[in-house]
This record gives sequence, C-alpha cells and structure tokens, in this order.
Amino acid sequence: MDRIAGKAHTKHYQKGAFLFRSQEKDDALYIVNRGKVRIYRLSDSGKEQLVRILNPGDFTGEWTLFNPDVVHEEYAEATRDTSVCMIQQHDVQEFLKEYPAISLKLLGEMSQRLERSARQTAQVAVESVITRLVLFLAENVEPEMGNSSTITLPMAKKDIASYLGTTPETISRKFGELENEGLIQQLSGKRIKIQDLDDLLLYSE
Amino acid sequence: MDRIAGKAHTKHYQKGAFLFRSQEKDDALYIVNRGKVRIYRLSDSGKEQLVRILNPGDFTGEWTLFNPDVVHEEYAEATRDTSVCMIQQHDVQEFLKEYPAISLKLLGEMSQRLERSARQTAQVAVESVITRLVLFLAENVEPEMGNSSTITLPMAKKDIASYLGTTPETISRKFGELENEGLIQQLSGKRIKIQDLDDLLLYSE
DNA sequence: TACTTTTCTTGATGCACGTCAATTTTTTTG
DNA sequence: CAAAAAAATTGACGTGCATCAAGAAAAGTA
Repeated sequence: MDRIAGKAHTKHYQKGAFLFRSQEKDDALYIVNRGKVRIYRLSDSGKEQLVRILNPGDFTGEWTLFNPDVVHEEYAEATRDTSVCMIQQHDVQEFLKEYPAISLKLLGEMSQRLERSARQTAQVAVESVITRLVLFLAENVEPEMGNSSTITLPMAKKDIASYLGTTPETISRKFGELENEGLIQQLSGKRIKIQDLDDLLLYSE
Repeated sequence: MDRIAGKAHTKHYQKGAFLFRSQEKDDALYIVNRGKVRIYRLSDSGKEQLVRILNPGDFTGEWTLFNPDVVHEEYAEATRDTSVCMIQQHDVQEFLKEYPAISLKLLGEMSQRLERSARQTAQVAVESVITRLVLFLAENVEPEMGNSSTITLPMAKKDIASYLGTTPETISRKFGELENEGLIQQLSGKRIKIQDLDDLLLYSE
C-alpha cells in the first residue's frame, strides 16, 4: 500500500471540470476520493448517454490501462468539487505484475461492471420506459424493514432520463403515472416513498 | 499450456443445445473450439436480446469465475454443432495465481468487452435504428481496397435485429431503405455490397 | 432575501417503430 | 430432389415516446 501511495498523485477538480474528455485521456487510473463524477458518452447526433456515476471509492480509466493507444469516447465530469487519486498506467502495470491478487480483484470488479452493462443494454433495448424506471427504482431501494420503504434518488431526474435512454419530460410523466397509481409518493428532496415494492414490480405491462 | 490442457474437458453440443441456461450455470470457463454460440438474455416480457456471438477462440463464463454464487441470466445456445473446451472455475483461479500474465491478458479482453458493451448501450439508447444499422455494418466491413467493399453478415438478420434492439420487420425495411438510396446492394447469401462507406456513414439523419 | 440558473413539469403534436397478419424466399432435412 | 421449417419481406395500423414550447419549482449564488 505504501508503495502504491508513493506513486499516486492527488488531484482536485472544481465542479464542472473534466477529469478527461473523449480522446484526450492521459493514461492513468482514476480513483475517486471525494465528490462525484459523471461518466457519459456523446452520440453522433450530440445526445449524451450517462454511463455511470462515480462515488468515492469508485474508479475509472481501466480501458487505457489495457488498451493504450486506442482512443475511446467517454467524458468524465466532476459534478461537484472532487478529489481523485491518479496512478499512471505504467505504475499500475508494475503493481499488477507484482501483486497478482490485485488482478483477481480487478477482474471481479470488471466482470460485475460488464454484467451491469449487459443488463443495461438489454433493458434499454427491449423494455418500455416505465419498466426501466421501475427496475431502476427497485435497484436503488436500500433493503429495509417490511415491503414499504423510501429511497433517495442517487441522481437528478434528468440524469436518470439519460441513464435510462429517454428524456426528462418522459421521466417526469412516468413518475407522475406511478404516483397516480398510488405505487409511489414523491417527497421533497429527491426522496421517493415506495408503498409496496412487489406491487411496483408487478406494474410493468 | 500442458498443465492447462490437462485440466480441460472437451464437450460437444448439437445444434440447438444449450451450454447453459439462465441460473443453471456450472462454474466453468467455456472456450469455443468449433462452431458458433449465441449468448442472449430474456427480458421480463420474454423478448430476447442478443448479447454476443461466440466464434472459435472466443470464451465466456468469466462472470461465475469471479462472482460465484451470484446468479445471472444469460443463455448460451449452440447455433450449430459446436465443441467447447471447459475449465473449472477452481482450476482457472489456480492458473491465474500462478501465471499473472494471463490475468493481464484477461483484463485486456474484459475491458474491450466492456467498451463494446457501453457503446452498444449508448447506441441503442440514443440512436435511431437506421443509424445503429449503419454503424453495425461499418463495424463489420473487412478493411479492403478502396472505399467500396462487400461484407458477409456475421449473423442472420433476425439476430441483427435482436442485437440492435429492434425487430426483424424493421431491419428488413431499413435494409430496403439503404438499398433504395443506392448505398448498399443485397447480394445472395448474407452478402452485402457497400458502394461507399463514407456515404453510408453520412446517411444517418 | 432577492436574483439567477438549473431542473422539473405539463400540454400539444407528430413520427419512428412495434405489432399483427399474410406471403414469399431461403435454408434445412430426410 | 421434394417437403418441411425457418427466415425474410411487405402492407396496414396503432401507439409510445420524442420534440417543441412555456411556465413552475428548486437549487445555487451573492
């Protein structure tokens, strides 16, 4: 750990700053220390698709690690003041060779991400917006007592829209629909009360 | 290599047989030797989404390797007579610990797959069908002389439809559209002639 | 606390694409 | 090669959701 710490740089980003933008990534692994980072892609037509949100402890940059000199097109934007820990590609490679156990951990994380991504694709491809939204909510309930619980949305609704491959307008309407059906209640400050999770999940015609 | 070969089993599947189905996967790594395997998912509503097609040399099963006892929901079906090489999870772990270089290779492969998957999600989410189809074609041209080339579709149109998150009917129509525009020609036997790749790529309103 | 900016909501309208159904073409199989 | 099965095509029709626009609410800032 000490050795790693020795090689790592800490870097601060103000809200709105980019850790990197499409194509101009310097080959490093980024580990979020504090703050929040949106990772998204831009389509040809200029619409953005949210890929993932990085919270403290999460990392990104693995792509350039193992496939340097192949560019890819993600944007990483700090959505609030953020500090990250950067380790250069070269150094990471060293550590991985020296401590194989880290590779195994990494492989575990990567396969989880791959799983999520595949599920995400499948959902966007074949499920209706309301179904995607319900599944999204279900994924974000903190397991609590009983079947009713309240959750705090992990991101703004416009980001949920982007994540689910739809528009803010539609998301707004679908939330309304769920509320009308008595399945959820929209409280203040991104908090949602779910009356009954099973009922909610059943509501996907 | 010898050591690995010693642990590996070879297994044959007839066309239509499943290497594994959702949830009932035995913890092993599958490497395709001969034949072709469709990996897909089933949505709640029963529609399938093609995730990937395995050709000789490709592998799957990494998920259970690093996240055993977590089920996930992919189906792997041999679309023709296929032989695969199976290595038990336990043995793979051993090899990885012993030969760290393999982990690095694996990580490279995984990050490529992750990249593809993320791109796939983004495309399905925000691009129109015709754009997705064009991009799909562009990804499958073998780099050839000049700007015009012919490609052989790597899968049936119905599979392309499933892969791109749409229906066979729509795919059929979009191919027709592209042909009417003089951008491609549909030859016999899954062969497509692309007049000019740049023009094709420009055609995505 | 007032001001600015961002996010969210709501309505009206249109189209891309899914669905159902029927036919044709291609592939598979004995 | 003929018969059967699977895949592809074509038409008619309906709808889920995007889009544009404009106002309301919330969050951020001074």
